[in-house]
Amino acid sequence: MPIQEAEKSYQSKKIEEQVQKFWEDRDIYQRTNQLRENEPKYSFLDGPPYCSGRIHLGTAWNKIIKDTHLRFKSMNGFSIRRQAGWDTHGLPIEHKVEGLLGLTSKKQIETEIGIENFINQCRQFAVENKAVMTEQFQKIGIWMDWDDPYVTFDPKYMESCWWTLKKANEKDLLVNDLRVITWCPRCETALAMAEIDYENKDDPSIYVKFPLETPEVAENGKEFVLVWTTTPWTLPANMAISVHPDFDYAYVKVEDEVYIIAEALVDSLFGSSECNCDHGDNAHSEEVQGDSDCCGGEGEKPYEILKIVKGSELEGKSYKHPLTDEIPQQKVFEHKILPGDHVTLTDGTGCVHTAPGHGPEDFEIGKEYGLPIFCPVDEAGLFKDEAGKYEGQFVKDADQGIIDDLDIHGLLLKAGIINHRYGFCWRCKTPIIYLATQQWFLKITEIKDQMLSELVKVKWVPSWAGESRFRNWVENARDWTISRQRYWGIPIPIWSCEDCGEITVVGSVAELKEKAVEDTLQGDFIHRPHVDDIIILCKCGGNMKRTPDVLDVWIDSGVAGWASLHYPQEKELFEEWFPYDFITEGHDQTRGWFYSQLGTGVIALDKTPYQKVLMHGFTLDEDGRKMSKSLGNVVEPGEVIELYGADIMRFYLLWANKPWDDLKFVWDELKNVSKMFNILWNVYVFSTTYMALDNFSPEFYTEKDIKLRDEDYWILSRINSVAQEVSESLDSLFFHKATRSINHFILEDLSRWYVRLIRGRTWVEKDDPDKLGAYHTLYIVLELLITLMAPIAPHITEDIYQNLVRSVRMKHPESIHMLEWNYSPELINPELEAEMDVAREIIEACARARDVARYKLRWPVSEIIVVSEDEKPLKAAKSLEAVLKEQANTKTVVTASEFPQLKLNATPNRKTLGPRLRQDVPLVGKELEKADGMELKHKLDSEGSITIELADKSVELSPEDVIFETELPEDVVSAEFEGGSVFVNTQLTPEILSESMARELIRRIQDMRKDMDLDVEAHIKVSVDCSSEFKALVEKQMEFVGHEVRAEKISFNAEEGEYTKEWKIEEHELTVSIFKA
RNA sequence: GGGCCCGUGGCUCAGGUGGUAGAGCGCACGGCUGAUAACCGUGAGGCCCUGGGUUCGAAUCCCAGCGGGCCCA
Repeated sequence: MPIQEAEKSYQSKKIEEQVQKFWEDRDIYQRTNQLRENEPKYSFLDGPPYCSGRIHLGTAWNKIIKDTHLRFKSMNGFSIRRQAGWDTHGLPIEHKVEGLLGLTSKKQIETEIGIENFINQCRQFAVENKAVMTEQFQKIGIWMDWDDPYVTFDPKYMESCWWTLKKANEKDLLVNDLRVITWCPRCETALAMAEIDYENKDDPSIYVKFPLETPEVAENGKEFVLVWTTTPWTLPANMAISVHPDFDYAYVKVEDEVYIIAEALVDSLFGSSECNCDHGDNAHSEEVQGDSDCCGGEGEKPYEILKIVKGSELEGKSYKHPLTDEIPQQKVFEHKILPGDHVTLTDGTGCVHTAPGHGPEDFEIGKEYGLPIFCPVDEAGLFKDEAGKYEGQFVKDADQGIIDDLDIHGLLLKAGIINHRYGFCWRCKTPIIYLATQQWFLKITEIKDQMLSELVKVKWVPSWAGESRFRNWVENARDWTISRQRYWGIPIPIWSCEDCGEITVVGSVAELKEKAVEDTLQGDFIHRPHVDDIIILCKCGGNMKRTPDVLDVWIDSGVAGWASLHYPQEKELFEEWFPYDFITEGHDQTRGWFYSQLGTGVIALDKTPYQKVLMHGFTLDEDGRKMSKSLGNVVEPGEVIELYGADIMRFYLLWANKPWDDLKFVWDELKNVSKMFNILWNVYVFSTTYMALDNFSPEFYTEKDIKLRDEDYWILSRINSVAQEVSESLDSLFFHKATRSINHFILEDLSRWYVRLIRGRTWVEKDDPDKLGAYHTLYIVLELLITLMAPIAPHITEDIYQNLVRSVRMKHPESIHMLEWNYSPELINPELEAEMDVAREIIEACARARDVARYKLRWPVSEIIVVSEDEKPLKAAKSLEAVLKEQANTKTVVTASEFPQLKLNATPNRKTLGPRLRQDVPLVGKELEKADGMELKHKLDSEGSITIELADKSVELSPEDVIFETELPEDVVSAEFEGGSVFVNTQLTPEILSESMARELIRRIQDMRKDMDLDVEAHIKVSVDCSSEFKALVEKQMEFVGHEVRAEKISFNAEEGEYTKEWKIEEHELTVSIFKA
């Protein structure tokens, strides 16, 4: 089947649907993979998106980056494993399902719905979302193993995860411990650092007076340690106050009370020392109002510093808990001031409220000094009975009551509101609280060094992503809380004995079956609640029961490297593909997947699972804001595809900026890309129009049959230069360089220049080597261009390939994506490329010069003269003379180091000659005017003087006596280009006028052909009714005109054809009529 | 408070290893057109965030600051 004429306009939607159907019908993806199955491997691991139900622009970008790079690698002959992954467990889905079921608390799951039912709903939800999202990804043309993805709820996958924990236990990295951790009271579960979002929030800001047991300086006994807190609800659990041993603390007397606070903070709390004023509310920076009017401040109270001591001197002093009336339990405890290096002077009072049950640092201090870990709050964030009066209240709701009680006791110095950053549960947005609970941990702190030494083995793009950003995160890593008190997750495979406390970590299903008391396990007994019922017999004879927690979902994806390969249950794939050559995710994964994989990798396998990482950016809206539902600025990939198509979206996302910078999604910029695709399509239409017409096939001729011109060699050089750059860029993940190079080539080189240059050649009717040369070149260039673009825009390139290549090159592979990545560096000719650049500049300069003279481009000129002192432009002009002649529309091209026809006019320098010659000056002037300026100048230059003969005397003139002015000959206009000037001779000879008129006529006839919507190749007859002068002007050009407009006959009469139109060319009026031949 | 990134014409962005500031879009005017709802030319529009330093020379390298983003405390 020969090449078909392409559709006139680029219809992305239709093409993309067709192409995707073609891929599917013929299993192109699978067969492309098979084609390279025995080639070297390039292994890739997909970071699993969460099954939230809908992909967003960022996820689309992420997959497009992956797809483009992997298609490129595949074309380069690598065998690629591109299994898609899905993250399915965890709170987000639990929340969605809770919402669907109308549940508002965790308890209801167990009491009303039942865990099994709940889990099934979660699974179903994940499965449905996975299907929807798969379809969305496929629509963008992402090639992955969609039929065989890894899914974190797959029992085989979960097994690998269990194995990882068993390894952790073998290395003593798995511990159960009472620690203070971040906790979501809504979800009633522990949260890892990675699961906390930070946002601004209003909280109380209060200064509390803690009375000293034995006052030192205040005779009335009113002596207090002043403490600042933003969490009044933690005060019931206060067990100590920390002060920095090295700081200075002041005893500040205000009215009849004495407060102990850090000296450095006295000013900020009580006002500047100069005026000794108390400034009421402007206690700390976040809320400070202007305080220039110092002594006018409200509540001003003079204060006096009685004495200053080191923090260390305060250590061991006892104080009374301020809420002993409300919390009887607090009467039992002793309260002392303790030293703490964590105390800072940035805000507060330098005396830090310490509640070991509610703060990680407080907890450490508590352990160090043997304080009871008093935590009167339960998992739902409600005060327990130990909290006395506050029992049953939700902690955050108790804040005001506690503040009021403090006030009643006279222990509240002041209370305000602070707006500060605070942590929220990443999914339900509930403010987190700190609680002391018993949890399972991975002791990351013990393997941190190993993680750091593995990290440097990874190639990071950009380098700072790993070397700075990720390194910094790992260096600050803490132990990882991996237990979650939830349902939809991988159950923690830890069984502990009710009698002796012995634990067993189960590493596989087989192991569980073997150890389980029950021996009829079937179905999905790995998930809750079934797994909860399995009992293992302990060595001591007791029953071991599973710890009821599930795992942090970050473990799920963290083990993807081997769990997706079902290692160690299955070994073959693992040995083939692990570790991975390449992964790429957004920069949020610094704390997420990059980290979880490195941690679990070191634990399970003593190494990093990935070798090269591209950390890409986020997609932001037009104003650079994060896309979020609440801002209503979310752009859906589906929306973009609907308007522009997947290929344009893909190209745009890889073009807009560097992949590691955040990407502002600007609709207007899509138009740019869309324009480029249109132009590419137009070039394709142009090519196929003529190729189809002439039944062109690249298989039907040999090198001897074609003739290549300079511009052909030039565009072949250019496309191969582009190929080189695209190859390097797609390999090194600098996608923007590839897309920009392609964009420039299509617009500048191919469409705006090359097609313009060969237009005349395609118009030739007979089959000559020159035309074939143009077809051949155009063909080769397009063929290579679509190959280069295939990884980026897989649909349009496939569509073009099928018609342009596959239809005539029978031995070529069935799909463009099966092609080998190949180009011809030997065709790159930098010199020729540079020369063409010069030629283009000269031609543009000609256009400028003509513009100045108001001389139309359509009218030919007799000559242009390219002038430069530099050899290069002249050489370029000479070697590309044919291009210049055609494009500058000139009969001849002359090159010179200076303009030969430049007239030099000599005039006397009146300043030097006036005093000397007086009235003879005009006479000298006349003589100079008569003489040839050029000659005079040469003589002056060579001999140093000239002699002018006047009627009665001779006058000798020195160079400074003569002023030379240059003058262009009439009809010559000039313009400069970089490296020289060009002079255009616009003299109208009869021949030129005749040709000009003919061209004017041609254009009008062409215009009419277009009006009539004639086929390009249609032949016509023309009748021209005009004056005899005009006829005389154009008559000799009739062969030329006839050829250009495909007219079989042109007659000068008033015959009425199918289409008649009146025209005015210059001053000539005429009527043109056209007949279809 | 710490880490990282970004800060170039109205807008979106290029400008590895230092050498006289670029593109596209937009705007104004003029031109061209049988592939091109295209294109070409001209013009207006830049203390390349600020201040120091290194250098013969800094948008580029170093330091400090300011503004924005992300991550953390």
